[in-house]
Amino acid sequence: MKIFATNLAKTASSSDIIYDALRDSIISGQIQAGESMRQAHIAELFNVSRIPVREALKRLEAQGLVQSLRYKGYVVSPLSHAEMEEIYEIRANLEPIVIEKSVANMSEETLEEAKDYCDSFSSETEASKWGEWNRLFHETLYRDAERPYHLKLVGEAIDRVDSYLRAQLVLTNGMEVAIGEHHGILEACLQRDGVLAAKRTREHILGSYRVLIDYLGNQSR
Amino acid sequence: MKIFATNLAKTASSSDIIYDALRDSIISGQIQAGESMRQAHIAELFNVSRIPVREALKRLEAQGLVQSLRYKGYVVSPLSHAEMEEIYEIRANLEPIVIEKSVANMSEETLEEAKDYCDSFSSETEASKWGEWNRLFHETLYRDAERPYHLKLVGEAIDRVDSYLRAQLVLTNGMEVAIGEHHGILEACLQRDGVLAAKRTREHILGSYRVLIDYLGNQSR
DNA sequence: ATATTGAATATTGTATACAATCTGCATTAT
DNA sequence: ATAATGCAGATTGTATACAATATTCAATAT
Repeated sequence: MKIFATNLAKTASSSDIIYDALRDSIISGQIQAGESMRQAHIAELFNVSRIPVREALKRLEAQGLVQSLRYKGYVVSPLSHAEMEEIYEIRANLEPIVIEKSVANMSEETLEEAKDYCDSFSSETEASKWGEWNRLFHETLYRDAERPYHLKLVGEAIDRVDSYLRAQLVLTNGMEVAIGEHHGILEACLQRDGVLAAKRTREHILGSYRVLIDYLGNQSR
Repeated sequence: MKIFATNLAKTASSSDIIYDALRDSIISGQIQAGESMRQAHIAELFNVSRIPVREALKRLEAQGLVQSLRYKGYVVSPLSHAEMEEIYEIRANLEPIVIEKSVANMSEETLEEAKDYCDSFSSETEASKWGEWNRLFHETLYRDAERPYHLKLVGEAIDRVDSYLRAQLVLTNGMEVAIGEHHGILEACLQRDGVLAAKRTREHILGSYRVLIDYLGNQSR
């Protein structure tokens, strides 16, 4: 007997759903750094008790996206310049490794999809969507790396800066440059040149960081 | 008026205490990979309800030390060879950066303390304590790095392998080598040569990985 | 004897209730 | 008027109770 069955056990728990939603809200900038998140309020939004809300918050805390003070509550973590520098340094060290491994066994479908996201990013006029296309482009290029631990760390590092960046729409300055760099990375992947893709990825990350620092410098004046 | 007061607000919550205890039990190998952790049992051990236990488990899950299956419970995460390789690769990339920064502003006290831990490790005869001395030695050398995000990632990566290694007492083979390498790293720090310390740290990590792979290869025969 | 079914038990997930702590405002004292 | 005090409400932390799901094992059917 053959039955096409979906794995019912995979239906998410309330806690999982709330975790995803809160994470989304934070990295998209809808909840900004410093904002406090009252448990009863969140529970009400989802029509659940505070228990699953608290469990979601504990996971976000472990990831560093929120901070808790006993009996005072949870707030979205602020992001210092020092920590931002650390994160870009880590990304610049880990992501080239990931893309090099990924290129080694990158499928045609992955390349196609990455090309689509690259184009979407290039032609997107609405600034609020740049972050999402950008992220999808890079995530796709890393997909075939078979380096889950690297991807977990990189993903969390990106979450951390996204929580700050998306709200600021920082990319405006560097858009033309970023588009060019994306095409360069994609080109290297199409040529199956992992080393070149790695090199360009590193430069892309360090370049983004410079743009960001420049932006923040002008901002504070 | 001056009063010497400790910050009472910092007393840990039940959830925090249980998180620490469970993490300790896992990385020391007292709870091994695959073992299931029943919430009611843990709650009973600490004389609390299951609520703070669950919150501690959620944090451990976010860190990757345990895995949960809905309605089936939590088990200590197994560690595949592939993931172990990833973790050593990450450590080999991040820890040299950390120690180089640390050496740049390393205090005399730190050097003294590191020297003590180095000696303790060298002269320890009880294999069960090697892991702890080893960890304290390296943690001390990283202390002055002012790179909290790097240290968080490195710490979690080490937690992950410790959960597997300490139970196995793998280091036996490489003890003499490890002692030599520790002295080499310490020496570089004493000379305030961050670049050399970084180089030796990287070699130390890659060397440990080779010893481990060798051990696991013999093991499976 | 083996496989299947279903009820009893165990375990996890969540809601509700209560305790501990914080916060803000009104009251009082100076 | 200003600062200190204390009470009321709000918010978090945890215990208890119940619901949802899994597991075990005895009873039954083949």
